[in-house]
Amino acid sequence: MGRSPCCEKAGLKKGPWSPEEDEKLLEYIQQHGHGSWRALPSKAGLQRCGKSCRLRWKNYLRPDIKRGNFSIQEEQTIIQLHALLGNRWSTIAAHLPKRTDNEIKNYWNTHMKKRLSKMGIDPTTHKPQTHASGCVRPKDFANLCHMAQWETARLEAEARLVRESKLMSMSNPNYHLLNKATTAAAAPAPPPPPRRPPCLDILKVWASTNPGKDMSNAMPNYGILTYNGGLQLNFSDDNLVPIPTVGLFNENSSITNINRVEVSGPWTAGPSNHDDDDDEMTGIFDNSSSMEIHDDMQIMTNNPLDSTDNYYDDDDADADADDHDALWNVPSLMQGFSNRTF
DNA sequence: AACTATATCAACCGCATGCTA
DNA sequence: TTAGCATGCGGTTGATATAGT
Repeated sequence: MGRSPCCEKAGLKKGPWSPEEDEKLLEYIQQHGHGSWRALPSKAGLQRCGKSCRLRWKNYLRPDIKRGNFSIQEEQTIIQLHALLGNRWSTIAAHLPKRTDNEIKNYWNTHMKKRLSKMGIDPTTHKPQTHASGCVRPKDFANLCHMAQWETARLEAEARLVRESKLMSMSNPNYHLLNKATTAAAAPAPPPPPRRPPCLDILKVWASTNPGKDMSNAMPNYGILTYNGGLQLNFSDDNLVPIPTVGLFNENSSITNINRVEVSGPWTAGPSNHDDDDDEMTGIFDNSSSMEIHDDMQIMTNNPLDSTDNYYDDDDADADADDHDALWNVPSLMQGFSNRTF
């Protein structure tokens, strides 16, 4: 493999960064901003190419980087966005504050891909691997493609906004200062944070086939939520989907689980029993079903805190339902979605 | 303890894209 | 319109850590 043009000059170091190099880079950017990456190494006294410096800064030294394990919310966001966008890591990263595209990509390749595979979900297509037919009805497929296109376009527009606002912020060298406290007095007021694009919350709606269960194991059947008077979740899965749990993240990113929403379209409710043939499954959505949450609708639900109660634990759904004493009013759930434009 | 296999993730590479003269 | 340059992106590599035998 040929060397990168930027490393063709003799004497340019490659490989892992030493603490001394990190310190030099950090100090330079703190004082001057990065400016031209190509010019930076010589100015900062580094024997590295600009590309390497940029990468080191972007993926490791930047002060606004969150490290460590990914939260359940982050994982779910990644799965949803990957289902919509594929391997567009930078776009996905734009929706995960403080995470880098490289980190997300690594996490996907090392953790999430395997986990999805283990669960029988193809990590590329996000569809069950074992399903025999794998066919989608043309009409539904067209609808889903259409929705996915819109959603993708919207996500990319949002990502662009985030990038642009970052760019504006970074044109001020003080943006990079690690210790904000020491510079707060001298630095001009930072530009206001970018207005959060409307309807981002919509993306955080997910559906799980494990109602009431620990959501860390809940692999969603990915739906695309659209606004059509009420909220409507259209499943993009060509397979039959068990009665879903709908989750709404509130402003604090906590999870609300709802079972039993109103369903239109082909729908069969019944005991959970199925053999290897998906056609025998009952209590299902199929991909031409839709689920609507109306302003005036009340939703019976499991107590979200009761993770032992599972609609599918036995075959007596009605008896199980009697155990549920929580009643959720949709308007309160809808609050987070009000005044949003689509 | 020594060796091997596997997992992890920082860093590299080549190509794509956007900008400017 | 085009060429050259800077930067960004996604795929891949390879060093290191950890687990298993």
